[in-house]
Amino acid sequence: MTADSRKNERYNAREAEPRWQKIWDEREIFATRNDDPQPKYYVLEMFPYPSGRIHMGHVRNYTMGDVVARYKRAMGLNVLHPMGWDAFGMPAENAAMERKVHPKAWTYDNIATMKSQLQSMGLSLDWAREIATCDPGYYKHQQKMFLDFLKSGLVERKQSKVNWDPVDHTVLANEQVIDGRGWRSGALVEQRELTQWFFKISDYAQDLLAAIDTLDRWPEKVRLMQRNWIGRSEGLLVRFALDSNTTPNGESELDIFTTRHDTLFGAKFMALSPDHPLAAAAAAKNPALTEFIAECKRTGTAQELIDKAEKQGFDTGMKAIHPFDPSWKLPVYVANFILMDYGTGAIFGCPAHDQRDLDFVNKYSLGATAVVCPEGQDPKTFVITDIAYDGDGRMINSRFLDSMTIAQAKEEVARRLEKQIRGNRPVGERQINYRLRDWGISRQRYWGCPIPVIHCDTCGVVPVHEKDLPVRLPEDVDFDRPGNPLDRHPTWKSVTCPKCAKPARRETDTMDTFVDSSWYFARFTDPWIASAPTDRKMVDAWLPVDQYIGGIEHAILHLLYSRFFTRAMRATKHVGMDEPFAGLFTQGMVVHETYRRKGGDYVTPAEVKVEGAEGSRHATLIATGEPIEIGGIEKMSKSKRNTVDPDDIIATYGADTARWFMLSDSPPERDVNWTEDRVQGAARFVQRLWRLCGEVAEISKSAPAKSPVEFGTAAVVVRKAAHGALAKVSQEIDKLHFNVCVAHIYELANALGDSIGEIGSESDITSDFAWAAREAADILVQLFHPMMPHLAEECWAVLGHKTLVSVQPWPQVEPGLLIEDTITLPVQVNGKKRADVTVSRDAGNADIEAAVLMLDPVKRALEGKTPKKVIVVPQRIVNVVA
RNA sequence: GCCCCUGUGGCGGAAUUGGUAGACGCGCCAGACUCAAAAUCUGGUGGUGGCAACAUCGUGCUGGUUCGACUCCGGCCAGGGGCACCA
Repeated sequence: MTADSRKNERYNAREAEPRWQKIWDEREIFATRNDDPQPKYYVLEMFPYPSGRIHMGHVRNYTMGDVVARYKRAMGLNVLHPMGWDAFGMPAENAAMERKVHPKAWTYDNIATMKSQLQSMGLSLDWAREIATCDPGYYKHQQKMFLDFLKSGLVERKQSKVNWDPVDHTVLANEQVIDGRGWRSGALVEQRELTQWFFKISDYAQDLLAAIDTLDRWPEKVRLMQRNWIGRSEGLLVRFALDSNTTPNGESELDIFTTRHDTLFGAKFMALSPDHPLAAAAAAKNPALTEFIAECKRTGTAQELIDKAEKQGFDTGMKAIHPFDPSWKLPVYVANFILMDYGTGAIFGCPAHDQRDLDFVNKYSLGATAVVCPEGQDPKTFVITDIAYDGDGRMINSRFLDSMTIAQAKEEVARRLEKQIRGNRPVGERQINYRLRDWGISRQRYWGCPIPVIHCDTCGVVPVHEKDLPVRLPEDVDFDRPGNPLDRHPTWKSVTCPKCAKPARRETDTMDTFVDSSWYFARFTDPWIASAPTDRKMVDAWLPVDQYIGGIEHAILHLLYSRFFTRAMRATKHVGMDEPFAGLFTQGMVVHETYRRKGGDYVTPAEVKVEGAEGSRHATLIATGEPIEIGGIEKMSKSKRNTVDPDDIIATYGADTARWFMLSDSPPERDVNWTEDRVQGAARFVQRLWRLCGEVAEISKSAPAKSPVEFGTAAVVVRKAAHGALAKVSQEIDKLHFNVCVAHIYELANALGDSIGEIGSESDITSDFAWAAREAADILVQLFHPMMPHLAEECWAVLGHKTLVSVQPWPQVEPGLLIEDTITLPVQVNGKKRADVTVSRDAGNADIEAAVLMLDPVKRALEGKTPKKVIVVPQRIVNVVA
């Protein structure tokens, strides 16, 4: 190809990208060998749910992971970068109901589509390790681990509430309950108690909490969210005596949990959850209370409703006795703001120091006595009316606690109540409570991993024999009727009991899909082993994942469940570590402007033409020319129709342009706004790099094979730019600051282009410059290779290399080029910049000071005054203080 | 309600973590090439004043610490996110 013919040629991504993908594939350069002796690096992006097609969020997520994978590979590490499918879940069953396709067929079709989409992005994935969680070869091992967990006491069955649709006779997920009604039937949803399977994650509450401190490469935000979710609180369990003359069945005791036992002398009432057994007992003899409790339950569980609901209570007539004063009786209420799930489902109310309690007593005129007085306040005048005081202070109105700090008072109360014995137990016990509840994994659905147990009338719950795993999903199921197809399957349920051989029934619940995604990262380390979930040697060598990348929406459940599951796997000897993800990165969303017609219907960006500069932008519908209203920038979603299809972008501009766009400008943790202008900017840069490499290829024909001994000024300028960019990009890519890397790559391209532009004619090209330009172009291509790998291969070939840039080691910085002989320091007078001073790199402070005071702008700014002092910050700045 | 994050030109954002605010990109303006357009290239582009050198203001608002503050501290405002009426 001659230089002239190339000049007008454009880089054709549509032709080049599949070509390079094929070459990578044929040479298997992204296949990871488990026996590679290099140090390992495991980079993983959250695997997708096969919903149908990939979206721009996937493009962003997987591009970031791919940059890391390619960079770490170039750094000489043995990189594991696998991909799989979170393939079980409700949408497959919904599709089955709506479109009469089998969930399996629907899922595998989607996987095929999405796989080819991902492949068109040029991701450096090891597809040989592909996993689909709906594959019996995967869920077999999950069932095995369930049985191991069961044996180790990590699983239990217990009653729990579910949303029950009385018309469809089916259990609904929270998302299927809309305004208290079933999404399909529209029937009012009922709360029902079912016996369900649970993983005992709460056993690990303390460990999961404490270990958050060790996750120093996780975002602080996620760590905080997990801490709050686990919700540890230290308090006191207090057994209040009840006046048994006032209780329905002579009950004589009420357990409460409190973290504010210091305020015990401010108590005004006791309150029970509407779900509390004692409330139920009292209600049995009191129709009005029954009605009140029913009313509370009708309020629903939706957060918003509860938030807005007024604090309400019902006086049961029961009396509790103050633990420090037998003559002090407290009324016992049932109150709508007490949760049965937390603590003991009962509290004592101290209105002066808890806003909820204060709102409550103000409604029922029970009064409020302040028992904590803020420092500096006069206790005599300190009263509480509308706003509770929850700050620090000294105890007042509290008998033997008076004048103590809160901490001292808590200690004193705990000590006294621990010693006070009633029956055989102390009245007070120090207790630590967690908000974290056990993980209910039972789902009454078809498209999930079957729970491998058998129910026998004689033997009870019997685990399936390991040799009988997997318990496979039957394929001949129908979705004509609501409810669980497994439950109504004619034969699947019927088995013989493994213990007594009598007829028995299979468990028809399947597992929560969060179970599937709680160990896939471990399976990737050896997805071929058939005899066990993991190969201990492999899994222990590869885990933890060095860099995990995904959406913030998984900050709590997926990540916390995975942390628990890894601990459970360790307890059952399937892995040798506690924490699955050493580094976590949560990327921002992809957002886009919204467009709607006059009528209010949203229209897609593809249907709209936007014109005009910022401020005077207006849009029209391409088909009809009708004006379109430009709306806000929002997360890409089907409902807002503001999505851009990755396939369209790749077909129009190529994968590299899409990838480059995703990495440019916006910091990866923030939202990125997809705009047509910026996509075109990215596409332009692709062409510019292509032309630039062509020019350098032409110039470098006159380059010597070996590095010249001496370099002229022009060559040194280019070399400094190249090595400077190399140093910066290497540093920023490690911190995942891709947008900053992009900026430095632009700078290098600009610098190299400028240098070439300054050459008058071809005969002016010196051999040292030719060599330097060639070196700079090589570095440039290697720097953008992780981001735009196809273009990089193409440019690499144009530059005359016979190798693949994808397998090149990362270039080495020549440190000497980063050090300047002279440095230019900004000079400030009283903190305002007035001049620059250029001095030799090793100039002493006295020399710099002298040089600075000679500068005209400095003299002018000083107005003849003598400076009080001159601050010289080495290699940084000079400040003259007048 | 509580907690967290963010706030920098027309826009996305950068700033070596206390040391030249606005890198880089987008957009816009002017010019070159062209019959013309696209593409490409060159130059300009925070506000105000000035022909200019330059001056002056400027990182949500407001105080403070400092030789020096986008960066640290106090108070406020706005936007976004999370959540637990959690005793």
